[in-house]
Amino acid sequence: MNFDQLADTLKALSDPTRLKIIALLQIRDCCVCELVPLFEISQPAVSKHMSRLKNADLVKESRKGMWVFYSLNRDRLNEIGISLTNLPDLSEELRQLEQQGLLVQCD
Amino acid sequence: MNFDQLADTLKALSDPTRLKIIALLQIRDCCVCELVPLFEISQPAVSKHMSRLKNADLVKESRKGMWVFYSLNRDRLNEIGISLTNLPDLSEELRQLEQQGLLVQCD
DNA sequence: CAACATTATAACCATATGGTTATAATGTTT
DNA sequence: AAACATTATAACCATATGGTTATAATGTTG
Repeated sequence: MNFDQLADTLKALSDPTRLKIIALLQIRDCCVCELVPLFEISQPAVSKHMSRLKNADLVKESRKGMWVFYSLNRDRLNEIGISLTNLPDLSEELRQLEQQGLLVQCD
Repeated sequence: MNFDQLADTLKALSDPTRLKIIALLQIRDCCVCELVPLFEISQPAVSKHMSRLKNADLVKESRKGMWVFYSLNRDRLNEIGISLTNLPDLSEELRQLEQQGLLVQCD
């Protein structure tokens, strides 16, 4: 990977919101409406963050009904040689979402 | 490391010029006047890049006479879990600099 | 079909970023 | 001391970034 490509990919990771999204996707695939209540930003802002991650090939999307679920592209992370395994654990946040009935069941 | 700190550090790495500087420092400590002819940007621009890397604790500086030499903070790179060992090899660029008499001898 | 739910896009705004030139600060050499 | 070499800082500029609100696009449900 050349310097420009790697810089672009790192830039896509260089944002606290996107890093937190990555940390969440390490636990579980998520759709946009699940992510929104975890951040104090608007739905379009979350949507734009997902676009940024998708353009950098860091996540994959798949539509399920009216939801768009995003999953981590772990191969890509390995490719760029960054181990994001030491990110803060967000399991508790997801558990709270579930309690509030904000996790989507679609299978 | 929390999300904000990691994002700041990754942002310091998310630039092709700074990645190339990191690649050079993996081979050899360098001073600003050695780096300038390797890039098509001004001396102040290189100086600002070094400030950015130093603020992120990714490099250390040490003055030797009128030169300021920068070295890689490898511990820091390990800390953030990024392996930049697959960057393009710039040994040839440094060899050409040496031929042009642009490498500083100060010991 | 109509109303609703979810996601994406458009237009806009304030701040950050990466460059420039000019100049100051620091150290060396004559 | 004066001239030179190296590096950092200041002031500025164009573009990128990350947010907003409004609205379009897509799919579901009554």
